[in-house]
Amino acid sequence: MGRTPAGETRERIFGFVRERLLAGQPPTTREVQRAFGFKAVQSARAHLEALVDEGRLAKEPGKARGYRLPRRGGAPTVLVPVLGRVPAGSLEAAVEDLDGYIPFQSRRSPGKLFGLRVKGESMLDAGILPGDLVIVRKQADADSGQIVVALVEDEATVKILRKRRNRIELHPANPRYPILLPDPHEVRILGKVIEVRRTLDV
Amino acid sequence: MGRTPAGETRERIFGFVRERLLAGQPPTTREVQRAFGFKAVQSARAHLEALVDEGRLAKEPGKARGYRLPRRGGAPTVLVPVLGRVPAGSLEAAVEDLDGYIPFQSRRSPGKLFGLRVKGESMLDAGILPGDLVIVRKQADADSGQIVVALVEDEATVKILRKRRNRIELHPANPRYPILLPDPHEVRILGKVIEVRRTLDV
DNA sequence: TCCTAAAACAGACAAATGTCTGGTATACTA
DNA sequence: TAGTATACCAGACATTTGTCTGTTTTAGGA
Repeated sequence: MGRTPAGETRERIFGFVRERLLAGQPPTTREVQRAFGFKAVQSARAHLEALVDEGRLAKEPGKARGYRLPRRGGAPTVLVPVLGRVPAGSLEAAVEDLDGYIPFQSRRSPGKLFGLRVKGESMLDAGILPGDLVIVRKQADADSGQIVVALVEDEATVKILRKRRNRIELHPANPRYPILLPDPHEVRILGKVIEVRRTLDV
Repeated sequence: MGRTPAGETRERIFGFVRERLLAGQPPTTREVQRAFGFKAVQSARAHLEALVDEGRLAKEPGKARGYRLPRRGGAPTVLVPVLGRVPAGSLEAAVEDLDGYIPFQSRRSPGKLFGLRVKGESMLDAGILPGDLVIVRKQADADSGQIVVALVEDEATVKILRKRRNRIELHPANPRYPILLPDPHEVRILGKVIEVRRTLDV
């Protein structure tokens, strides 16, 4: 076979491998070989190893389908359960009523996280719109000024936490909504909002 | 070895495999074996095959690392490249300057998507704050009213697209920012914003 | 022109991995 | 109580896949 211009085939191979890796299906050396019509495995392998040398690919030597995308400081991906509704009872019981799972990059255990869909416009000025999905880290307390999910009168609500002497206040981020001053025994902090997601279109 | 309660180990194996698949690293039969301390490969394999029979996993028989997540309804998770900065040249060249990858649920090819970090407060009223991460579907055009990423004077900007006769307008969602009226030859639409993400805390 | 490096090929070996056959022990149930 | 299904182990074989050595061809520069 005649040779192709320098670097051109390598670029196409990188694109091919990258697509496969992003789709979660690492290719084998021979799959690359076939995809590009090479008559020898080594032709594909030489390109792949060159890409590793260039730092554009990473690999686990000896392992089948061992090529990876070089991770520049990325945390692992976990699946976070999205709660359909938050019941009055324990948060653990809510696991029964799932809306599905969403991928999330975190070093934390997935059991310490949950997702929740936002209702109402009370957090508009904080850039949290109705229908947004918030990802929450479970914790029974939080610092003043942080955005939390609290259970008030059997309903989960997203608000800004303000701590006073013996009680807490739940502030909206929208002047048209009232500040909640719940009885200390009537409120429970479920966790702290650590991420906001909004889908604009499929 | 004593046996464990019915179905319990299987559930944990399913979780393990799913995590690995979502992280883009399909496990081998023996990796599952080691992860659960089985003394025989077949122990792991029996569970995996059972999960396939139950329809909870899919597989490509004979292939190394051939287990997959069955794709029914729910879209698969892909890793979307986050661009560090958007250069004047082609979008493809920007692949060189990556900020990492983020998991994203989509049926679309990962090559059609990219992530970008938002600068400035021009989209405040649309709930898009500085530092937010937008996920963008590559397309050279979009409908009027949609939020797009456009390249104006060698700089990527997130704005609301408005189409006029022979030109386009880029509207901010913040009255304190000006409407951009770029020369048709000086502007290029890179894609449409399909999701907004904001990290509040680690 | 000669030299060097890149690109590709040929053929093989070795390791990783998928698959299979047969066996033991325990729980549940008819 | 016998039967059946599940969970697990032991050992082997076959395929897939990674890796290696050596050769040929061509582009581009000294």
